[in-house]
Amino acid sequence: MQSESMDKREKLLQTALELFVKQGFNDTPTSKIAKEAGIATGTLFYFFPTKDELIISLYLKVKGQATESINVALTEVKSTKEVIKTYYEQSLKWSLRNPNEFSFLAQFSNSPYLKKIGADEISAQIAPVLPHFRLAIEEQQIVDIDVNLLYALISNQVFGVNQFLSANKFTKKEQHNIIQDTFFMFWKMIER
Amino acid sequence: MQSESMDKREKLLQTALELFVKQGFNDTPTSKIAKEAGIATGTLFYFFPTKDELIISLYLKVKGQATESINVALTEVKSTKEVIKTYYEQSLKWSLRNPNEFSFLAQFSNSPYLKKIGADEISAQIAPVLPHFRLAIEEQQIVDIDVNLLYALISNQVFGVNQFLSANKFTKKEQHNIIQDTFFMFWKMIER
DNA sequence: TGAATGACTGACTAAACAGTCACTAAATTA
DNA sequence: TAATTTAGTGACTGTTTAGTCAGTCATTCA
Repeated sequence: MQSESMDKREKLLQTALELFVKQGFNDTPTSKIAKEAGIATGTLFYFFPTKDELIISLYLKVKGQATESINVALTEVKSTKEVIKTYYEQSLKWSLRNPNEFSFLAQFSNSPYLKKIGADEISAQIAPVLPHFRLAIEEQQIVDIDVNLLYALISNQVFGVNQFLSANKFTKKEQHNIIQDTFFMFWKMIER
Repeated sequence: MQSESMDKREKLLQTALELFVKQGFNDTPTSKIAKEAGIATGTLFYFFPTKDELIISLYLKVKGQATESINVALTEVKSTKEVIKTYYEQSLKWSLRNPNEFSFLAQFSNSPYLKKIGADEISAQIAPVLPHFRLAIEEQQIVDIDVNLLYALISNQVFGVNQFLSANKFTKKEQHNIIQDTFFMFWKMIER
């Protein structure tokens, strides 16, 4: 049955994610992933030819999920400012809902593994937002800077605010306020 | 002679840094570090009892260098705004002058290794800047936000701009302009 | 039915690894 | 000078690791 094999593949990825976040790539042998998942080592290598390919598959899957989740929210949106605000809020909310996934992406992106995936695969993830940025610049809503710089600024502010929110215990209400306030600040930074 | 032993210790740290950045912690065995440095494996373990301690020593050394380099520049500075500007510029310039070190810090900070160093050691690195932030808030120069949030914002903007500058080939002049422009934006974001 | 295919297994292996240890050589100290 | 300490060595080892492989079981297909 296909759904069962999918389940095992998924279970392996899920288990690997948790172990990678807890112990890092080094200290997470494939044997441990398989054991923890209750699946034979051979099965792991049946689905993923090498450990590297497991790690890369996991990255592409998680990154894809994040991108999709954010882009879905973008379609429902009207004004240019709303698009950027929604992108900011949704990125932050996704990262808070999925701390393990977010932590894994950070670990992967700052390791030499990043170089193992194609530059085009990275830019494909970034691509969907850029037209919105370009439009905002054309409309003279925001300052005229390189859209890649703008992307770096928004991503890293999201990362920074996530760091701050994760390091402290806030109520939902407080969290929400901080997200709103920091977006307001971000907008003030880039508006014309 | 002490300076010779220091040399070997330093050589090991230097070599480890380069290999860690190129291949990551996983794929850099201690044997390779020693070999590349032209030093016996035993000597590596004479200076660093375990591989983990080598990695952590390297982190503390590099982080300390960065902090010191930035703090030195801060002492010469007068107005509150100038302090924040200098902190921003110096952080960015250090990261551009020391790409390997910066890359290593990012890799380490986003890996589970970070948890292996004391929380007090981290806050000790951050501590020197916070009073300046507090003063700027008291003077009502900038908005009244948690200084830790402010620290996260400035650090991550530095990281983002570094990313952008490193990913493209700019002249010194262009680089300088982007640093100035992005600080101007940052200030606009936080000013009252 | 029975042949073929695909999912899955876990004992196994060859290589790689972190760390050890018995040792040397040189410098310090007494 | 003799004793002691300190820096440095590299062959070696026990363990861990990624990856293999011969084979099981259940389903599909002819």
